[in-house]
Amino acid sequence: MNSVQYICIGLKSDSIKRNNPAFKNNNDMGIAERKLEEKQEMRKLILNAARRIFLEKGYEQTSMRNIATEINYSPGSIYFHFKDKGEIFHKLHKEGFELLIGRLKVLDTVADPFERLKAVGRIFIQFAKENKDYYNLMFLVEEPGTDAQSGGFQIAQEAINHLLGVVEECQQQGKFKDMDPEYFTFMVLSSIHGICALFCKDRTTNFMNKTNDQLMQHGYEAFVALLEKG
Amino acid sequence: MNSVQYICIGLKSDSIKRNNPAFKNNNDMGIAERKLEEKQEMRKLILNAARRIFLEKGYEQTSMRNIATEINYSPGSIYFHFKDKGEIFHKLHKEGFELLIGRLKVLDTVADPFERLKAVGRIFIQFAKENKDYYNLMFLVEEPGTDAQSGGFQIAQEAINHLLGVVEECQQQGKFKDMDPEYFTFMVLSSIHGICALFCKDRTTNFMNKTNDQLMQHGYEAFVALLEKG
DNA sequence: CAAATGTACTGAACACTGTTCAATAAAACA
DNA sequence: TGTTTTATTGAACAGTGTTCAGTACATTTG
Repeated sequence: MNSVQYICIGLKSDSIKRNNPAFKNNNDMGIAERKLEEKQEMRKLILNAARRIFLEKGYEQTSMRNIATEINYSPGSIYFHFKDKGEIFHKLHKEGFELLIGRLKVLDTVADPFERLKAVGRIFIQFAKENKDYYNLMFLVEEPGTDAQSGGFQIAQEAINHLLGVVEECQQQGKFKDMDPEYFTFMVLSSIHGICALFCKDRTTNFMNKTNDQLMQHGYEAFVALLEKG
Repeated sequence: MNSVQYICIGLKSDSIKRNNPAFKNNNDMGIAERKLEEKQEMRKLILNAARRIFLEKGYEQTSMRNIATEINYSPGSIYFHFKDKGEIFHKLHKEGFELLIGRLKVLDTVADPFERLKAVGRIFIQFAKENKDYYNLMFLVEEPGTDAQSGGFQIAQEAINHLLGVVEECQQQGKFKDMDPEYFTFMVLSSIHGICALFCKDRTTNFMNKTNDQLMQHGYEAFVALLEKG
């Protein structure tokens, strides 16, 4: 009376794997090795779908079912590869940081530390404009993992320390004297972030008939003008 | 066969109204008047419940069912008084601004415009620390109403214009010369917001072993130090 | 080779979410 | 006394993240 009939048609989606160019070269290695690689490929497949939907629809509108449908999988399957939605977005979070840090790497060629410092802000703003969704994920979304200090933010720490180094170089050249380098770094980052955050949460729209680009560009230039006097 | 029996027990919750101290003084006025007032009281009742839950659990964790349960109403009833969830949070959004603006009003007694400008940031930071959830709602939540310029942000516009006035006063005293007042205002607001935003989204936790208070306090002081040189 | 084990996957189910709406009952009006 | 208006209900709809018994295939073991 109370029993429920479970009728599941467990169609293993090997056809997907075999037809997908991501799953090739499976013959010339050990089985355990191949299994492990297939699992990693599957993670990539899920992550790619998640990124695609996320970048198109934004964070809140990306559901586990959307992701599953995108790769012709069942929603439950994703949980075999990822603990929960949080883990997927942690990966994308990290991806965003790697993208941003990659752009900041270009500044290694800039000799003058103050020029480098000023360029950091320009790169941040450019990044936020081009990758609004990544920026939201990286800085403006409630942390799902609850354990913020578990290492999910380790990559953020790296970026901060890098900027701290730049500030200290500036100070060695006589700039920003009598400023605590750590709090000064925090302040610079906050100011840049403030501009990006207002933009990414659509709080720049009715700022005295100026376009987003104008506000961010000239707003940051005003900050740079202040820095130049310090 | 296909018909569905709707069996609703329409218990009108007048008992609630009569037992609630918010519903008194119903006798000494016209019916239409009383009706209107009762409707407004009902809106307040819902808003109070919404605020309570929202301030306790945060934005995302506040559901229409939570609010309804809190005041012993059915979820559907809320929609008789509010268009949707967005309208409720728009009201709370406005409430937050009124609270913040109320605090900023104290600065009217400060004669020196530069002192006033500096105090604005301190009040913002204090406000964010004490009203994290309000701050999130006001500046860090995706707008639900879609029509951002409909007037939901009119109150924000007021606050901005007020600050613009302060900046222009500063300029009349010779400060921040050769700075565009509008972009400068945007920058000041961005910098302050950046500090608050990092705090409100828990991005200050692993900033070089400093407490939130230290970072916000000394971080803003570093910004003020820059302003003093401009 | 056959049986047992392990791994990958399915889709129904659970407990939620915002929102709509026919049904209802009380109040106001005629 | 009807009749209409107004306020309220709770079921229902379509969605969400997550869990899990069941299934099928691959691999390992006897």
